[in-house]
Amino acid sequence: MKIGELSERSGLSVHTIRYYERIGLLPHADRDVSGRRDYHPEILGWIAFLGRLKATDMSINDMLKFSKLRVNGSETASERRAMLEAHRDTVLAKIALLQDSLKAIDIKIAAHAQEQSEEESDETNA
Amino acid sequence: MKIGELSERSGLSVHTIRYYERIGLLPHADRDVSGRRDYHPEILGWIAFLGRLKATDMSINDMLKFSKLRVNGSETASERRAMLEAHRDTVLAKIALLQDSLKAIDIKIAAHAQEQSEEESDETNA
DNA sequence: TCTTGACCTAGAGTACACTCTAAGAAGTAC
DNA sequence: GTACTTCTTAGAGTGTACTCTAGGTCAAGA
Repeated sequence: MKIGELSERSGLSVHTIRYYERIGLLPHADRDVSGRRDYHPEILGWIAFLGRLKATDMSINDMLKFSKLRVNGSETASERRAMLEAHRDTVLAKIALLQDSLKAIDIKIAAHAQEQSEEESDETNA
Repeated sequence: MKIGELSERSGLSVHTIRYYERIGLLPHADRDVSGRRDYHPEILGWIAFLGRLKATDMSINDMLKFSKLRVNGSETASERRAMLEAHRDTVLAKIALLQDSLKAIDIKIAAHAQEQSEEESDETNA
């Protein structure tokens, strides 16, 4: 698969795929005779997993750490697991913060609703 | 209250407070005789609310839109309410995405756990 | 054969949200 | 009165994560 097709299938732009390779987030792709990147379909699984990490706001730097551990094979399994578990805690904390902040915003929305219904009754009374 | 005290009580750095004022996120502060910013305590409520918006990943630009509407008084109440309601939907969608992505990550963690327990039993068998 | 489009590299540019620096003025503690 | 701290401004610098440009190569279809 060429980079254009990988871009379409992964949702990453061609620029981003090359950028990820440059910084080490994606492995150096095999090249065809004319020097173009030629991908095995299995890269899609890895990109999808990176997408999950990104969706949960993991930084590029941490994704980089993780993918370097992955390259170093099975002896890094426990370290990777620890990273993921720590990340899970971070995400759970973020979810809690979002829910908590949302409550405060909802109170503000309710206050606006109150204001508006008062204005309406003012109009009725006028 | 001087900027240093506001910084301590709000959790924003002095730099950030001046930056927020410069871009219009905080109102221009009153000055004392020697030209220094002098704040009314009520600014703390507004900063706290901005903090809620920030905690829910609202961009500075959107916070700016909101605070400009707020400055324009009660006639913008319905617009502000609409903004907050749209934002709430965004946040709920983000929470859902985080929870969904976390599931995928948990599956990965479980896979690592599986790997490790197999290694342990390999050791036991060796 | 010619042209079109996908690909290549190195490096520059962008957007966001701060964060800091330099140089100086003014209030406070001893 | 002198040292210390806090404050002032304008503007430069930082980190993150892309995103794009310039200038070029190469393969396949009309």
